Amino acid sequence: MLDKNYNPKDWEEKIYENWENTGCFAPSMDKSKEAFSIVIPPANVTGVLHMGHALDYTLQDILIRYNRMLGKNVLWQVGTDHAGIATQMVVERNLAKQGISRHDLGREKFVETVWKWREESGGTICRQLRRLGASCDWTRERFTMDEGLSRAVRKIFVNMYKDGLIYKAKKLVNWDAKFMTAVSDLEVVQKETNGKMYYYRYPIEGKDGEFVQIATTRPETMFGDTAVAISKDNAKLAHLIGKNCIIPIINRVIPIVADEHADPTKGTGAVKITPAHDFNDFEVGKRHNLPMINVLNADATLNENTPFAGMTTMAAREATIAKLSELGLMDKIEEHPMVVPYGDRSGVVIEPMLTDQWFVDAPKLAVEAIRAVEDGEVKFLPKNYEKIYFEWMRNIQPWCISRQLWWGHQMPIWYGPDGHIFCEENEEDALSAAAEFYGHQEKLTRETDVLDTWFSSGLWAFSTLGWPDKSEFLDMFYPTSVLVTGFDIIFFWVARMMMMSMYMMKRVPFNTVYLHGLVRDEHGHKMSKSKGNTVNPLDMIDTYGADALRFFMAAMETQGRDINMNEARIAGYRNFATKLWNAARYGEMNGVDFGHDIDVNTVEGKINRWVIAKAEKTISKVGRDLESFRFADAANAVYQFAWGDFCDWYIEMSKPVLYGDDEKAKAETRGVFAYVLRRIMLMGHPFMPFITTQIWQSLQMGGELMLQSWPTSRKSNGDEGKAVDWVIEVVSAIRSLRAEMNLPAGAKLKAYLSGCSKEACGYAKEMGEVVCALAKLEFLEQLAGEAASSMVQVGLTDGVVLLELKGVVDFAAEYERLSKNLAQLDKNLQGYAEKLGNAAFVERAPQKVVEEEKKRQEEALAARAKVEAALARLKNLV
RNA sequence: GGGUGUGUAGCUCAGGUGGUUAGAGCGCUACGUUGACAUCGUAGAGGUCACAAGUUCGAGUCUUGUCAUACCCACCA
Repeated sequence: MLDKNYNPKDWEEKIYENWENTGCFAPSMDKSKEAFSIVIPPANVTGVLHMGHALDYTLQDILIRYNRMLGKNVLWQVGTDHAGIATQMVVERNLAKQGISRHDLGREKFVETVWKWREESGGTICRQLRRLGASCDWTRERFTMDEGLSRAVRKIFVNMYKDGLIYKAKKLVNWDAKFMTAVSDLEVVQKETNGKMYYYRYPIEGKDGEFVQIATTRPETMFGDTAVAISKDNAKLAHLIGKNCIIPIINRVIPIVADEHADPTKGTGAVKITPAHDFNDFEVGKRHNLPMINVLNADATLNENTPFAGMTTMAAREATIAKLSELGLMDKIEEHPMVVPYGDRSGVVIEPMLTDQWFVDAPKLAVEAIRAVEDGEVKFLPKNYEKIYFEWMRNIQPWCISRQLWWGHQMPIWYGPDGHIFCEENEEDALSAAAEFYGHQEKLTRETDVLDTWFSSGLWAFSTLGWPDKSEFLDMFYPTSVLVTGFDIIFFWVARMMMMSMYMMKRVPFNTVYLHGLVRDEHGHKMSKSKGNTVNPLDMIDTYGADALRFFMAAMETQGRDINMNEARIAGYRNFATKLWNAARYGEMNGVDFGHDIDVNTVEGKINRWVIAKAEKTISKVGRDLESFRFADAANAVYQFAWGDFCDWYIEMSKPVLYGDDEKAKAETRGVFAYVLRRIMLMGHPFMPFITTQIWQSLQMGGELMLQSWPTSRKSNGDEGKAVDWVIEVVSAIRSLRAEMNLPAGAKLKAYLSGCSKEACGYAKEMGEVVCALAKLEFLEQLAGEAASSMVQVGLTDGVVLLELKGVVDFAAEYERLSKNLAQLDKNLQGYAEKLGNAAFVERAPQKVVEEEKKRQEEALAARAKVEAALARLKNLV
């Protein structure tokens, strides 16, 4: 016997363990079946499950479970990402607590420490993923730093290097002074800040008392200036071009050059050029062959090229201003709102810094990545993200992939004593390449830089499947079917996967990419720790169960839009789970045998046929919706059918039968009950895997639910159960009236129906008996057509609700309504006729539009015929 | 500056190709412990679908514009 309430906590863990231990998550590897695969967006090993994960993984699990039930050979490839900066930061922070820095340990020991940390703490997110019910194949769990995946990284790196797609260059890059590494453009966030604009003067060389006034937000970089630029179209200042000026304080002479970068309308029209610390200035410097002077240390303090060596930029700024004032060169300081770049992980100001770094020739890789999407080899959902993808890809810059970190894939690069570069997959190969190159054995030193984390993530779709080795999994599951991820990492990950896959595999990594939105707080604000508005999905699971959280995610997921957190709604879906539980209990208490399916073709009862037809309809809708990623529609269809149709109506209507003594009817109803509940479990399973499994097992429905076949829906004969729909309307009308008239619940109810009358009291009986009486009437079938429901009226006499179909009913009003309807249709038809009779329209409009118009005309004609028929029937009744 | 969304009930949101009376959950009001379920049931109140013009027989839905709001990209000496 089922308990009175379903308590998720009692079951979820056991259910999951059972799935995992019995190998339910593994692909069937049945070659005769269609393959379906998803690679999970690898979570950071440092990660803990947040709402974004809960959404992402729920959607994937729904697709995975659905497709598994369709009988496909399904793989959900799971794994985690080594997350270079994030992980190094966490481990360094732990070490700091013991007063140790990574430099105390040295590189080798430090990396060992990270691995150890990963063994002990890196599995958190995977355990949490299990709590969500994710049915991924844990036996194939991968980590981006695994030997196999590392080999994939080295191989593709070497290939790209030898193809000239990876190169080393001294370029201006975004420098993170906290981690002392370069970062890519994507890892920089721009923040609006209140800065100041400083106006001061550089003396012109050899002209006492002549100056050029410049304006800058960063005076401390002036020691790296190697020119001042002025536009040659600047009438006021052009005369200075070609002269030299003097950087005060250090008294270095620099030229004044003509460059269009100096916009006469901005600042003073003269701009100081610091090529080593500004992206625009860097370009100007290249154009004019200017020297590039670095004035910063790796930690963003000023270096010995300045008079303020060792000072932070802020301190140096103050010192510079003070000195300039002292020299009488300072003119004014204005408030100036400006945008300053910050590191997304470190939170410190990013400095453009001139360093040797490694780059991927992204513009070249983008070509194929763009083409594949243009040609429809990858479909974006929602489609408008394609535009964003194209926009970014077409303006892509070289990708800086080197990081001056210790945790990550060390680049497979070795240097000879003369600095010659050997790029090979391992040291042995590098040594032999060097021996060949030099003609003798040489000692090599390995590049210390590691790769951007996203480099290895970019290979995820094929590296996890076994590439570069020959692999059955690769053959079977690549390209993967769907990628489900947040739109916020479209550039970080989706785009990189596209580029890497098109380069190495010559094929797309996935056929469809479904992009969902962010999970926000209940008012639509972004969740953040600092705002304190985060919601922990594990708390939600503890309180309401994983099924409730999952159902919420599914039911809110519409076309990739952001989802607002709504705890009341999660509670509502917990209630839904309870509802299902109790429906099952009801069946159990009424002698339903869930072990066997009834042959639905033998079912005769109208109500039974009605509920079967509704179930079939729902199943095909849920299937259709999931095929097209309409998660909310699918979830709501299940909810509506299970609660609205099955619990509210079918169970109520079944009571008079199951409590009665017609054994034949009882047997049929029990059979149908089992049949329909079984289908609710099947179609509900992708959304609520735990409770459906628990019910399935408790009621001994046979086998493991998650491995059952998705039900095939039977063809409906069109009007099955329409009579019952009509009955529902009648009963609703009765209830409405009774409430309006303030009749007590026990009030007697008389149903007069074409001479047939029944008395009933109590809510279940009322409905059941009315229904039974109605269902017997032959002509209901006929009346249940389009205009029938409004032919019923409910009246009140002497405290007794009267349901009348004939007699007092105002058929005249109905007749009038339909007449109006007919008139409207005639008007519409006239409109169509006019349009189609318009030669200009027919000739000029596209064929499709004309045909649509014709189709509408036909539809209107058909509708008119129906209304006319209904009017004819009414005429007899009036 | 360029781009992409959003604006529908008190709140959070649905409303694939225009089509009878615009829906859900929560909240609210009234009634109800009936042999699945009070994590429940029944009934009800609540909407000029941001605004304006247009297309159409017909607009929440299509077009244009306005306002509000969110986000993305770029730039800002």
